[in-house]
Amino acid sequence: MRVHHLHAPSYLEKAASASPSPATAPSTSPPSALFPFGAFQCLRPLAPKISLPDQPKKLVAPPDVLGRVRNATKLLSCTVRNHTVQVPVGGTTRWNPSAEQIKVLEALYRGGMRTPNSAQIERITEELGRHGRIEGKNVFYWFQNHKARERQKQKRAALLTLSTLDSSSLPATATKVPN
Amino acid sequence: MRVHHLHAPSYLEKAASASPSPATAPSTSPPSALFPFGAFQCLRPLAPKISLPDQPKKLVAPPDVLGRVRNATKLLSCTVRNHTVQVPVGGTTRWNPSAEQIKVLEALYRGGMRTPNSAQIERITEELGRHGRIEGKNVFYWFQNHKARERQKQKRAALLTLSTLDSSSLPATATKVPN
DNA sequence: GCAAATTAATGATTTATTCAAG
DNA sequence: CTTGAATAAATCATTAATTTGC
Repeated sequence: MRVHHLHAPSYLEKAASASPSPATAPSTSPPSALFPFGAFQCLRPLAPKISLPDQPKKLVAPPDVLGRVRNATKLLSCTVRNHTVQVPVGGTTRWNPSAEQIKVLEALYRGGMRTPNSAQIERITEELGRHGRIEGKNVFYWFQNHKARERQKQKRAALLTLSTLDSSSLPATATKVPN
Repeated sequence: MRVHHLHAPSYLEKAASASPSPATAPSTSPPSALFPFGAFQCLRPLAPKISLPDQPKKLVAPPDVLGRVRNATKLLSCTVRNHTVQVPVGGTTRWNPSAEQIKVLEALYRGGMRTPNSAQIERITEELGRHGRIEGKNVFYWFQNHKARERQKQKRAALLTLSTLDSSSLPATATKVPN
């Protein structure tokens, strides 16, 4: 009986940080974010349920927000007169790779790429962006997951081979009964 | 006999990406980085020994680089005429929290903070920055590690308690022999 | 045929381990 | 030996396949 995380706060989001021009852009995905383990750009996360104490910087509500939240409901948080308001918003959408994007990613993987560094991720993201919206973190996650799942596959295959050998060759080869 | 990762490529670093002005600046660290699982700003990978201190903001440099590499040797990569050159550079330095920084972090931890989101990390980093150089990722890692290690401690303590009970109470309380 | 109900994949997070600096 | 940094493994959650009842 583990407790797991009974609902992690969920922090994922993009730090607005010093955005040069927060004005124009039409919402589309922010630049991108480097990641954790490798290097990622961030993406905006999720707005704190309430907003910690005072917010020092950035007034405005810009970027921050967009709940990605675990359980689906989405909130858009805006800072109004020092208060953070959250408005439920349309669904969160996770990246859904196009056939072309997958093709490229798999090609890179087959080519030996496993854990691309940030520069590589950036370039890949840029390239894949021609075939659909995508962010650096998506690329990062794709490699992480693909690598891990290929490993599992290999492992399963190995075990299967072994068990096959066990059940097919064992009986075949003298079973060496106790006697 | 596991193989561990026999030397991961190690990608950590900052992506220079489309730097508006790739000209001037030598080095400096980019703003920061969100992280992996939560949201992080990216950090600079590794700062060259030098220059970490003040950084204006990013102009330049291709930040890219810097091997963080597992085995220590450090490289500074520069793109010259379309070729990426890597120059070995001084040692990597990891964050060394000051007493004050730790105090604050532990206070936050005791206060219940476990996995701060990017906004929180940003604020904490800003605050701790008053007591010494620090980056968002350091804060992120601190919480990750502290949480994990407190858990280990708890677990060990629990086991110890159990074993103590076992060896002290078992013999004491009627051992309920089969009879 | 088709939409609700299931199940299979897989994107995104979190936790556990490992590596290594000091 | 402590602990910052990084990676791998385990989980969670959402979307696409598919199955099923009509």
